Formats: sequence, C-alpha cells, structure tokens
Amino acid sequence: MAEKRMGTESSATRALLLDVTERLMLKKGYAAVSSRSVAKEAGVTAALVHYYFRTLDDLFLAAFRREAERQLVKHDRLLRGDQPLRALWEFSSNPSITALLFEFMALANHRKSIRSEIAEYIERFRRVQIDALSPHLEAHGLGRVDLPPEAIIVSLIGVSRTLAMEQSLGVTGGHPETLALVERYLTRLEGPRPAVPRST
Amino acid sequence: MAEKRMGTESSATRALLLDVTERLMLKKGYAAVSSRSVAKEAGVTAALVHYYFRTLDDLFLAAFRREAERQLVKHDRLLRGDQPLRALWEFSSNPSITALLFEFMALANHRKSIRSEIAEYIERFRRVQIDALSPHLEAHGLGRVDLPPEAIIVSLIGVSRTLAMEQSLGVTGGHPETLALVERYLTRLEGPRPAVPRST
DNA sequence: GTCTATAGTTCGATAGAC
DNA sequence: GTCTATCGAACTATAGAC
Repeated sequence: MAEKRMGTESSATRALLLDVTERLMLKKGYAAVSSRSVAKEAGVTAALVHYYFRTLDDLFLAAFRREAERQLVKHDRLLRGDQPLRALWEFSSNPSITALLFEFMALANHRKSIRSEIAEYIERFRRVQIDALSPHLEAHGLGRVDLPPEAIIVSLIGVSRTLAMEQSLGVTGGHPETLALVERYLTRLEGPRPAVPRST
Repeated sequence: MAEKRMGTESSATRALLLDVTERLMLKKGYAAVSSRSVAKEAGVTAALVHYYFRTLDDLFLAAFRREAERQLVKHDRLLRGDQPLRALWEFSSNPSITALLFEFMALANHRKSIRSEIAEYIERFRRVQIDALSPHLEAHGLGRVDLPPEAIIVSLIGVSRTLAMEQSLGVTGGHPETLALVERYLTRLEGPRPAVPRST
C-alpha cells in the first residue's frame, strides 16, 4: 500500500499548528485539542491538520518534543551560570511551563506512546541536572553520603512544581513559609538573589 | 418552569455510578468519562446517569466530594497516631490516590466550578495537617522560626506526590537517594518505621 | 499546500413511555 | 427508577479536487 502524503518538518504552517496546540492545551486543557479546534484557531481546515500529523497522538508528540528540546537548551544554559541551584529552582517554578508539563503528564498517563516519550525526557533532564550540580554541591560540602545531590535536586523540583500547581489552583496555605525556607537555603548555598534577575 | 426530576443521594445506583466514574478516571483519564461510558460500565443507560447528575460537571463534583470526605476521615485518623509525619508521608505517597487527585487537578485547571471545590479541600487538608503537626514538631525543637511546620509539611507532600507521579510514568532517576533521605529524616524525628506497617 | 465533501463515531442532554 | 428514542452537535480520519 502506498504512503500517505505528509507535510515536511520545515513548514511554517506546521510550526503554527504546534503553536496553536500548545496555546490550546494551556488555555483549555489537552481534552480541548482536536483537529477541528486547532484548525479553526490556526485559520485552516481540519484536513490540513491531518496532512501534517496523521493522528492526534502524532500532533501531541510533536508539540511535546519541540517544547522539550527548547527547554533543554534553556535548561543547559541556566545550569552553567554561577547560581545553578537557584536557576533550577526558578526554572521549575515557571507557572506556564509547569502547567504545560502537567497537561502532557495527564495526557501521558493514559497514552502509551506519549508516556514513554515523556519519561525519557524527564530522565534526560534529570541526568543533566545531576551532572551539572554534583560538582557544584560537593564544593559546598553537600555531596556527603547523607545528602546526595540527587536527593537535593528531586526535592527542590518536587517542591517547586507543587507550589506552582497549587498556586494556579488558588491554593496558598503554607506557601509563604515554604518559599522563605527555600530562599534561605538557596542564599546559604549560593548567596542572595541577584538584584537583576537572570533573563529568560 | 418546573424542576427536573432527580435521583436521591442515598440511592445505591447513584453510588455505583460514582464508583464507576472513579474507576474510569483512574484507568482511562477524565477525558474518557462520558454519560455513555459510565452507563455502559455500570450496566445502565446514559439517560439514567443524567437522572442522577444533571451535567457531567455535577458527576465529577460528586465523585470528588465523596472521595475527598473519605480521605479526610482517614487522614484525621492517621495524623492522630504516634508517627504523624511518617503517616503523612505514606498517605501522600499512595499512588492511586495521587493519580486520582492528579486527574481531578487536571480537570480543575479548566473548569471553574471544580477548581474552587478542589482548592477548598486542599486548603482544608493543609489546615488539619498544620494543626496536628505543629505541636508534634515543636516538641522536637523543629518549630523554630527558620523551619516552620508549614514548610516541612508542604515540602514533604511536594516530594511524595512528585515521586508518586514520576513513578507511575516509569521515571526513577534520583528516586532511591531521595527516598533514603526522607527515610533518614523521618527516623531521626519519629524513630524507625514500625515492623508492621499501619493499616489502611 | 490547501481545500471540499463525506463516512462513520461518539457525545450531552432531554422528552416521555413504562 | 429505569428505559427507548431522539435532536443537534462535535469528533477522527480519509479521498480526491484544485
């Protein structure tokens, strides 16, 4: 059987469809993404969406990969600065990135092909974090057996993502105390927050 | 205009529909919940679902409330034991409860009526946690200004939920080190894990 | 590269019979 | 309390014209 026609990776329309998909996921959730809703928002027809992405899963996967690669680049750059732990905290506190990751995780929970892709990327981010931060933390005498860099990183990310998610729901109980604790911890390790925040 | 007919709160069928809704959310995600899918799984017709719950939002809300109230009872009991912090850790590490909460949060992100209900319950859980744990932690000299109970609780929950979620995706990077760290921390504060785990 | 047209599903919600 | 029947809408995906 012959191959179905398909759009190329470099197409501007394809990029637009991915933009729209991301926007729609953030604003209305993954369940609001359909070939029709994406097409309408992009000003094209649903058939064209299927021309670039055979199935909806392909569309989700492409959107996830593109954003993950973008974030990996940004992530790498931040971790090479002089306050990598603080940078990691701020990176994983980003509300819209957290919300988007959350949508993809919710989606992944019930779609095999997407789950394995997301798991792979999370592991990849984590390896980069551990590689970048281990020497830095050990220089502060924090690589000790009872406080390994892996545990510091996972905890920091767990707390930041939880705060971000709860905040987007409007929950604030215990947040000020937790933020203050993290801030003291980061200051002790890497000094105070710079007067001019690092650029995004 | 006259009131629409509606089922009563005490109906066994109503309870069954809530059971099915919960099961379906866990297994296939909230997007797989429809009046038809719930009806089919419960062995009734879609019209009957609408007889008990006027809209799908009503169904979701009822399912959330019922489960939240159940968990509040369990939560209360656990926090009154002799290792409340460890109990809180285990409580919020429960994979299926975490997965279900996650589904509801994903749903809530884009449905106003559900969002406010979830936010309210999270705040309620947190107040109970703070009230129960503050005296306990202060007895261990941990209520100090620089390490308030609120921050300990939020951090512990953030880490446990993140580990649970990642685990369900198949991510394990940094988990062993983090689990070991938490275990050492809990042991230092409340002693070792009991030989026979507390019952659920 | 983009469209129209269409097949085949599934959905939310209601009216009204039993 | 539960069902059948139904409206009107939205959905995925494809074939084929332009």
